[in-house]
Amino acid sequence: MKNAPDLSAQIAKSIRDAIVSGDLPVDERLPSEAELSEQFDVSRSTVREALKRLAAQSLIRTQRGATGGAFVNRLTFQDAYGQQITTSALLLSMNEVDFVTACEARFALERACAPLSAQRRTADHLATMRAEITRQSQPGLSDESFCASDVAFHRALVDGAGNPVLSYQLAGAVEAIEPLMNMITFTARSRDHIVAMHTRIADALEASDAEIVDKLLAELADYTAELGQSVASASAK
Amino acid sequence: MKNAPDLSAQIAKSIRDAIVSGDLPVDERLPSEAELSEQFDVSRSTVREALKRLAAQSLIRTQRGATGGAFVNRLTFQDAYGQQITTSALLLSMNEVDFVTACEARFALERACAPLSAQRRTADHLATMRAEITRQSQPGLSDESFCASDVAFHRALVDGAGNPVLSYQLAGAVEAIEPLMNMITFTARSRDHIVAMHTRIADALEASDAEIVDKLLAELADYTAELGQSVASASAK
DNA sequence: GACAATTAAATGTCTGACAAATGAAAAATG
DNA sequence: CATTTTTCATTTGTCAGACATTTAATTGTC
Repeated sequence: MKNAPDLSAQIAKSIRDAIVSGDLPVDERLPSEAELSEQFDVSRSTVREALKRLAAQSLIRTQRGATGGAFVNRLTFQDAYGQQITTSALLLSMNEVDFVTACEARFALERACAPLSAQRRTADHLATMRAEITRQSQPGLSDESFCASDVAFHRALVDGAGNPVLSYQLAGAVEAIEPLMNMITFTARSRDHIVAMHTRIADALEASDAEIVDKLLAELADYTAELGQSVASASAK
Repeated sequence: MKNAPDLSAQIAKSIRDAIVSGDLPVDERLPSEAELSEQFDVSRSTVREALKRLAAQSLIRTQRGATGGAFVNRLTFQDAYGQQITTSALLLSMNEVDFVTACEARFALERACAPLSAQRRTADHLATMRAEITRQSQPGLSDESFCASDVAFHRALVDGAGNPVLSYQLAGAVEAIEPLMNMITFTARSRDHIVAMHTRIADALEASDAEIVDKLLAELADYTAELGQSVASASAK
């Protein structure tokens, strides 16, 4: 049972390793496709397939023209966010992760940010949170918009920690859960309750009271899990 | 300044959207390359480049032969781990994330797992942690091996929470920091200290004492940050 | 029915060609 | 000489067609 991967996969791996190891620094130009095909002794199509693999991971970017070519791409947090969110969303949907598990992960991680956010959140973060609370209070809002605003609120909380690495890690957990949340029908009463909790969380962050934020997040986690479970038991009938 | 992406990128996006939206379910076979090239009205090479992009993200797998083709791949947690770790490592190295920031994120996230792990860790998790502690106590161990064992120890702690979503999110934070940790030269004294802390953490987990685990992790976070900073100030000279 | 050879379908790879973009050099212009 | 225009070489993007390889189903043979 031989298991030789495709040539294009091998070549992609070879170049990827060079990038990850730092052997090919950011903005370095790779040899042209023609040169690469000579170096690896394969056709240009094979090289191109390898390069497309790397491009899909945002490891390189390509430019046409005389001074063009493939360049090692600086992976931005923005790029990474996007990838993380798609991957997380697929993980949840394809592996039938139940709502409670996803919810637990999300709030556990969010609570990890809370103390830092209580300490460092700027006026901007607070303003964003207040604005989202206002949006959430609008009567005619669709469930989807309510969820989106919920995500934006929590994003602001996470970003308030002022640690881009944390924000990146949390992006997946917070945003990937949105499709699952969208399956919940929010009653007027549950919306009121959530908005009230958000307000208290924002107040506590404004007062830099990490302990209360943590307590409120724990409460909100329980409440959200309950909402999710009532949906699950209703659809199981 | 027109900004039309490549055809292969467009096609990849089209198929990716179909997968993410659930329009193409797991294990569904995509049309053959020939059929796709007809549908999208492009050449087979272009279709292939699109498929390679998707393969790079583990969204599809391909099989040769009569009943072969491209199939929608179930994204496993294992696959996602790998991608997360590479991405996180690149983010840290390419954006010159300082050790303190990375360290802060890592321990904040890890502390999020601690209460759950104290409650749910199995005997297996404890055994793994004890085994790694033993390895870390070996005198002749290289710095790299010490770091690797450190990562394994913390992985076991995180996995103890029994939430695969958490484990996935944490994989990046914990493992991507390893290269940064590798730059630290661990003195015999600092190793002893870390091993002692690990032992106390394992003890607290065995006793299901979440509070003590949290306290110890906070301490370990501070200590690790100190070690990192002393390296930074030494190399700044 | 069991086994072997054939066949069909699909991906993997190669070759060669042309289109399009793009910056740099060369030429024309004032 | 300075500036603008033109040409040109380089490189990626796309296409068409061919052949190799793998794999399962089909067919043929005993």
